[in-house]
Amino acid sequence: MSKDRPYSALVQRLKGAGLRPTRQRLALAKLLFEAPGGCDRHITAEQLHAEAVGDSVRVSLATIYNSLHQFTTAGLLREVVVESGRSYFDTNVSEHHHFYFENSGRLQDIPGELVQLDRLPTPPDDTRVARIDVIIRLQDAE
Amino acid sequence: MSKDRPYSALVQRLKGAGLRPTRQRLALAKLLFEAPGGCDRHITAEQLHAEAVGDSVRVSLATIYNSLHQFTTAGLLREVVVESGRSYFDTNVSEHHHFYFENSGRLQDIPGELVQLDRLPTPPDDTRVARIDVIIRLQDAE
DNA sequence: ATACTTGCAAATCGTTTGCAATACC
DNA sequence: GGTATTGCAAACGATTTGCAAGTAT
Repeated sequence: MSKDRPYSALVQRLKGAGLRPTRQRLALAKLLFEAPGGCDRHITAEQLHAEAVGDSVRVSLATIYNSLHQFTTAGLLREVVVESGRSYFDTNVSEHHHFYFENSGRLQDIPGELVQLDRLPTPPDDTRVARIDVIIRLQDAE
Repeated sequence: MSKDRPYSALVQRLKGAGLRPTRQRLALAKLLFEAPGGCDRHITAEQLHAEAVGDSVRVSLATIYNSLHQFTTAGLLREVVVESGRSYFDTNVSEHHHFYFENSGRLQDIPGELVQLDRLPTPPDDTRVARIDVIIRLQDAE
């Protein structure tokens, strides 16, 4: 993995989330949150694993899954399910929605403000809204 | 399977969808579309298989999957993905959205009119909106 | 020191596939 | 009869687990 300055920021981020800054978690956090060319990544476990391996980070797939879920639980990531059997992890945890390109399987963020969601039905008794997902599924033009 | 009058309506429905009204497809269609107590079912392949078996309908799980997908392609069903690794098939194919009870894994329809979806972003070039899914994820009350 | 993490390999889950046997038109 | 459909069992991909070995505080 391309080592450079101390991971102080990432270490803080992990500690703040209650996660021990282990070698693997740091490397994955670096790949996820400090990817060259900005943020907002939508990545699967397999993809992240491939990236890690390609970057000479030794991590097992099991640890990738563990870490992704831990990051998600800690609020550092958000899981997006578009198709059965494929989970994307989104580095953008602010309120937003998604375009889903059905042909390529690609996901693209839509800023929260761009979708006006009013006149929602009241949630049933004894429940609270945990999250609202809007997925706009796209196909090739007609 | 509780046999009674001829399946004429179901036969028509299948034929109209370009599907041969085989014994299995008829039985599944009956379970899906003529369930006692109204429509709007959200069912998984495994659940439908269990229902069929419980109703003494001999169908293999493979055929359940085949049929569900054929019905979906034909527009008789709609597939809804809420969690990775679990597909629900919805007998309501009109425009609508869903409440998802994260605790029970249950899905509930929200009539299309109850959600005001305006000011949507314009889809990227060379694409058209195939469908918009709104899923309101619910947890137990605070 | 000790509790938390990791890696591995096997297990599991939902779903799909290949293909011979069978049912529909 | 000829094609579509089915069942079975094996194959599959994604994800999870159990547990021994390693690591952070």
